[in-house]
Amino acid sequence: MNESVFKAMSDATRRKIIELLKDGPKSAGEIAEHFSHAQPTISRHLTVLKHAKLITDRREGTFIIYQLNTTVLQEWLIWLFDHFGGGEQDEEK
Amino acid sequence: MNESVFKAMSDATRRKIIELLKDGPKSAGEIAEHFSHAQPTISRHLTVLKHAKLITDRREGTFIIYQLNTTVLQEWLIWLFDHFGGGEQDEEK
DNA sequence: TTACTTATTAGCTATATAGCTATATAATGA
DNA sequence: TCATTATATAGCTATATAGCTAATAAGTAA
Repeated sequence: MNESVFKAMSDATRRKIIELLKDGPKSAGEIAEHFSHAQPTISRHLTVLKHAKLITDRREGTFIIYQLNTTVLQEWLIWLFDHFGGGEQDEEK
Repeated sequence: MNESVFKAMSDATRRKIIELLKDGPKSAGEIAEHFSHAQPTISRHLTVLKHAKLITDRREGTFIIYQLNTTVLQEWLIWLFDHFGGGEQDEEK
């Protein structure tokens, strides 16, 4: 599994961006409105998510629209379950 | 969800420690043997995992035995699925 | 071209993290 | 008590990260 996905998902602001994009694509400005951070700060978070391939972007006029890459997100979840899920082991209390 | 769990799981060395402990409790030394890092480096990773409550420790003589806290790990996985799983949305290609 | 809007990039600061070596602590056993 | 073993902590360096403001880029429209 790509380390960059773990690093991207380890930040609360970026996780909230992912949750916002679950409701559909949004422009960088729309995303930034949900936070109290400066807009360039959110832009850099978007870059981190993009490098992890968790989101894609496309330009629409002056807007840049970000969209969730559900495939990468779900492959990450599956990887996590494969490696860390269902690991009950004998309780030898 | 506790931010410290995300931070703890975002490091490849710590994830490998978690995987090792899925096979059962191990001493700090046994764990360190699986890595090429210095022993204090692994000790610090164990501290990070302990603070996230992903592992517990108990002393047995001169050894300190670490054990996976499967509850915290599984609650994390469930939280992830609740927030990020099953998020298919209309493809408007 | 100029002005306006949207967003990114540059450059900075402060803090966190991962690695190391050296030292300290804690238990055991002579 | 002293030595040994197992492990943690202290103190350091180098790098990464998150935040900011200021500047740049790219599209639209007059």
